[in-house]
Amino acid sequence: MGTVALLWRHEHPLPPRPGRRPTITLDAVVAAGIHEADEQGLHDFSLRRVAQRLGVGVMTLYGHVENRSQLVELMVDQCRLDMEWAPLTGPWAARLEQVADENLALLARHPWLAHVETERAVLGPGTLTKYERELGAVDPLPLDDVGKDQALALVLDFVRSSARALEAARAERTEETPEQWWAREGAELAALQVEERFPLAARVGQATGEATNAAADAAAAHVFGLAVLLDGLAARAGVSRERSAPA
Amino acid sequence: MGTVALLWRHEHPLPPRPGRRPTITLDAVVAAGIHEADEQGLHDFSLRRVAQRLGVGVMTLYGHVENRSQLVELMVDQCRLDMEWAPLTGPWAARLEQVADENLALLARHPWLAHVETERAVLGPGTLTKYERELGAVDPLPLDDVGKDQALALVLDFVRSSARALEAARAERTEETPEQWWAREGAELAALQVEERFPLAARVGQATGEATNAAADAAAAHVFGLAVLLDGLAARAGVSRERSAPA
DNA sequence: ACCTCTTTCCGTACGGCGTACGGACATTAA
DNA sequence: TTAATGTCCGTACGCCGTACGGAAAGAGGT
Repeated sequence: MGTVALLWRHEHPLPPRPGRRPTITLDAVVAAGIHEADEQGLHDFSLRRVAQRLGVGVMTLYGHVENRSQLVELMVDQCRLDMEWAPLTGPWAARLEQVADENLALLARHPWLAHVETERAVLGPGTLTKYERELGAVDPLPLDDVGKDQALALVLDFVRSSARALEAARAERTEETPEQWWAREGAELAALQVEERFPLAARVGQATGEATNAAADAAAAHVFGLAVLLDGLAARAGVSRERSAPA
Repeated sequence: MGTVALLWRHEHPLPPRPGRRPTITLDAVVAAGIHEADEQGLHDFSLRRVAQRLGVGVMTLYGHVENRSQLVELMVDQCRLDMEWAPLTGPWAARLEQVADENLALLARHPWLAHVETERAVLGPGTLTKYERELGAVDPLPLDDVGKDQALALVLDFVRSSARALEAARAERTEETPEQWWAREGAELAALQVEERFPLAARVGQATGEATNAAADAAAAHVFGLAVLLDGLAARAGVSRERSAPA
């Protein structure tokens, strides 16, 4: 079955057919895949593990899904379908902030989403619903349709980067502290007179490294970047950040 | 050998030692790796292929490099070391534009760089030189050191997203035209009355899809996004985009 | 010249991956 | 009961990264 047909499988539930009855549903495969990716990350995500989690053989999955990457696409759309939304309210900037927050929360819940490579659009119900909703945040801006799409993509790409930085900061704490890393590799670096040869880098690197909490830094960078983006959109669109959106 | 020692290997060339003479150098391994990744992409990049390109056995590589990911880190730093730089001139915004252009060119030459996952800083000579230079673009901004780092990271992350979009648009043309895709999957989508259920998405999606050239769209999005970022930085830093930088 | 020590090269092997093939099996329609 | 149909999944192939250990090659001492 084509990917589109599988994405929209709930639109046309197929009538019972002759032959052996399936022991697992595609929904169960997708759900197991999401759990597996949440726990193991996309790098260690494998069909064998998903099958094991479901208690079936690996090749059983191929009766429900064409291949690994199609399963990932289905997982992506499902995650978007499962988002919980409060209605967008307030001026456009507040709406865009809300959209950014929702996406950051989504990527915190499913960090692997920020690492999915298949940029080819996944035209499923979750993705379309999400896109429709988020266009509502940029719709008040006096931009043409292409510009609205670009403005939204700008914010979403930024959130993606933020999420990756936050995840990296989180992982850094669990697997190796900066002190351990420095004890291992830093001594050799110090012998290279970095301060003299790269004065700006040394100064700024020290400033960013001084804050004890890497995760807090990444969060601050997110707040800063989002403010810059909203200011920039306001300036470029020639509109105030506070102007409330039309109904 | 630790990664830092290998990154800075040209600082301390080691004296000749007894024993069999190496048939290949680490520089050759890194260069072969870069060529391989340029041609095959990071997904199909494998140590076996690199070894084949060099005419040696796979395990020979392990005499020069600890593992695959370390080789990728060395490749990343080498690419940054090989960048060609014209001096940064003009006001800060022009400098940042120049930095963005350089990075976009780098990622066009080596598309796999935009897909390297190891976000942990690669503290090699290429990375440090690049960081030092690029901080020179944001240095005139009235931000503290952490703010300068964040502003630079904001621009670089944006360029990374742009590069990925441009690469995807380029790949789309070589492997499958939108018409072919639509013929295969679009018919089913059309049957779902998307226009009525997702009016904004349908309208904007059609607008963005109408421009015949996907690559041109991605390029336009890059120009738009960079302008928004620079406007935003100017507004947030409370400074004009045209103010020239101090010497 | 020969032996020994050091270092590099790399064949073999292991466990894991995605997935093609085809037989075993369960279920329904005839 | 039989035939048809769809599902489950064991086996196998060719990839991958990489651990191990022996073969090969050069340098220094005798």
